[in-house]
This record gives sequence, C-alpha cells and structure tokens, in this order.
Amino acid sequence: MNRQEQKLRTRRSIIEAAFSLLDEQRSLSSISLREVARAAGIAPTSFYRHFKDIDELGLTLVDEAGLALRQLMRQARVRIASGGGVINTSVDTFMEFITANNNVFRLLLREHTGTSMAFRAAVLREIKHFNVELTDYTISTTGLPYNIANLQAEAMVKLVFSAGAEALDASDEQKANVAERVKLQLRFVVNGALQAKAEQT
Amino acid sequence: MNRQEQKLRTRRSIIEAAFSLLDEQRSLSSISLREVARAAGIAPTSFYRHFKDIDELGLTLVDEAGLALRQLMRQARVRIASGGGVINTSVDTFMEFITANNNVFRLLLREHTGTSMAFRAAVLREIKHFNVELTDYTISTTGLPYNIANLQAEAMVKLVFSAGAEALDASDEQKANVAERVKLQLRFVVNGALQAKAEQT
DNA sequence: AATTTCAGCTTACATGTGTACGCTATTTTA
DNA sequence: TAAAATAGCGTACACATGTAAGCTGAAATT
Repeated sequence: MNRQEQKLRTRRSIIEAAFSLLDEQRSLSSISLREVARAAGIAPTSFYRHFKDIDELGLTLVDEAGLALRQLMRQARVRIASGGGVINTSVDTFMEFITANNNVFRLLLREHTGTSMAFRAAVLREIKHFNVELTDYTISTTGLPYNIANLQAEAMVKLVFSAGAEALDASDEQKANVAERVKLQLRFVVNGALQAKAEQT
Repeated sequence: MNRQEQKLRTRRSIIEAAFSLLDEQRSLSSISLREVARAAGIAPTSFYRHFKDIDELGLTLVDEAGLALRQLMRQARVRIASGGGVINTSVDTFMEFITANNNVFRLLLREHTGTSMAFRAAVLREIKHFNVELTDYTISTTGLPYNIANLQAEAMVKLVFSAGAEALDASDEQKANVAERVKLQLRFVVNGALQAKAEQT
C-alpha cells in the first residue's frame, strides 16, 4: 500500500473520530488530543504526524463543516430551480441538512460563540458566504437595492441559524414546527424589506 | 463578625471570581474548581462549603445573568414610557447593557449553545421570559393576534441577541453600526407582521 | 462556662493531560 | 541492493485536576 495514501487515510480517521466526539456534550475546546487519538486508533504521539496542534485539527474541522454548508447551498439552489417556493425549499433543505449532519452543524453553532477567537472567525467566514450569496440572489430576483437586500439576507440567515439551533435536539414534530414558524418569520422579513424599498423611492 | 454574613460574603466572592474568569476565552465548562477557588482566595476544598459541584455554581451564574436580563427589560420599559420609539430605545438599552455587563451577556450567549444540557435549558428559560414579555407588549400596543405577535416577538429577540453577539467584541463604532442595522431589520419584521395581519383578516 | 457547629485549611492521592525522546518497521529513493 | 525517510509506537515526565480525610479556631448554642 502507498505510503501517502495510508497517511491520508489515517488523517481521515482522525477527523472522523473528532467529529464523532462532538456530540451534545463536547466542544472543540473540550476534546483532548489523547481522546481523539484513542478514538482514531492511534497512539497519542502519532497525532503530531498529522497536525501540529489540536487547534489545527479544530480549524480543519471548521473548514470541513464550511464545505458541507456550501454544498447545502448548492443543493438548495438546484431544488429551488425546480420550483416549490424559495423560502419553503430553502428551509426544508436546511432542516434536512442539520438532521443528516447533526454534529457538523452543532460544531458550527457551538464554535460560533465559542471560546476560541480563531474558531469564531472561521465560522463567521463561512456564515458570511451565506450572506453574500443570499444578498446576490435577492438582488437578482427582486431588484432590491443593495443595502436593503443585504439587511434582509443577514436577518434571514440569522433567523434560519437560530431555528437550526432549536431544531438540533428536537423531535421530528418539533422540527416541523420550528420549520413552519421560521418560514413565516422569513416572510415577515421579506415583506418588510419590500415595503422599505417602496418607502425609500 | 456574624458567621452567616461571612459565609454569604465568601459565596459572593466565589461568584464574582467565576464571572471574572468568564472572559473571551473561557466558558463555564472550561473553568476549573481550583481556578475559581484561587481567584476567590480560598482553598480548593473550601469551595464545597458553598456549592455541591462546579455545575451548581454554573447554574447560579446563569440565574444571576437572567436576573440582570430582567432588570434590563424593566429599564427598557421605563425608558420607552418617556418616549423615543420602542425599537430605538430597546436596542440602545440592550447595547448599553452588553457593554456594561460584558461577561454576563457572554455567559448567556455561550451557554445557550454550550455543552451542558442543564445550562442550555436554564438560558432558554431566561430567553423565554423575553419572548413572553415582548409578545404581551406587542399584543397590547398593536392588537396583533397572538400567533402573529408571538412569531414577531420571537424573531425580534433572536435578531437582537444575534446582534448582541456581534457587538460583544466590537469597537464602539462597530457597535453603533450593528445597532443601526438591527433596528432596520426589526422594522422589517414589524412591518411584515402588520402586513400578515392585514392579509389574514 | 462548656459544648457543639462549621467555614476554611492542609495534606494526600488517583487520574488525565500535552508532549519530548528515541526506537522500529516499512516504504521510498538513490 | 544499500541508504534515507517517515508513520506509528512505547516510555517517560511534569503538571493540573477533583475530591476524600481530618484538623483548627472561632462563632453559636446550651
């Protein structure tokens, strides 16, 4: 077996091990190097062959989570193209995502307000992608002026993420309820923004 | 000196010490009993004379933070009564609060998405107060039906808390910017909700 | 005045941590 | 085929942690 291939495989298993440890009770700052190594099936000191720090692993995880988030956006766009209403489709896609990628979303949520400045910054970067994308989309589909579209997009992202946080540990019916509520709230925002545009001109 | 008076004083100093440790880099789950004891100027084992656990201390801190939050609401209500616009006054009051009580708000924010189920529940309880209060206020001043008022209130609280999170480590001018943006977003929500009512009837 | 209570202390121990150091076995390179 | 590189391991150490056990002196109670 190829050597660098094997190394990559071990690296993967470290990352997977770390994600698996990030359940309801653990955050990046509370998982230990030894714990990750144990879960990955390697000796503690072997960890250093792959990451300088446990912080470096943390940043890698945030990056991976961001990647998943961007895939989510792409998926939502595809679905929207085949009809069904933007808000409806987006929220549904989002909810499916956090159900399927429980720990990934939990990571983002937790580190967003976490204790590491670097992690917070990394998460913010990923959320900003969301904002930019949604702002562009809004401008191109509704013709809202930039500042209003941007405010709207930011508000919507915040509401959706908050709803995601609520849904994270909820039952299926609770999730459905949260989804329905946030859809209505998003409509408030959209209509309010439209009205603001009308007043502004 | 009275004995229970002295005990209370020590308890206070433990609580204060804990709050002082909760800066940008620490969360409830990452402060150690020994650390708190050290900061409070007592022996590690003396801690147990006051709290069963460090978790019990944590819950006490969340309670105290909730208290501060309710004082904030009262303050906002007083100010609103003397004019100046509900949204404006509320947001300004809130921003002043998180500036003055930096660590208190940080605690709520962090534990809201933190690793302890008990802490999360405690924070949620405090936020719910906010929602109930704002819903009642909205109904009594605008006559919106309950379900719409409640959705509106929830959305507003989420937006304000999100804005608070952004403002927490920001400079004064950044804070002002965040405040201005969230005010506009709140107006979107309010107007959107009004419109929803018009459509519903 | 004698006795009880108890906040706070010191000492002690088992456990988990990050990481330095050097070895080994296998792959890669020359 | 010989030499170099390296992923992974075992051992080791210094350090921080939670908390058990028992002591002390001062306050509270009798």
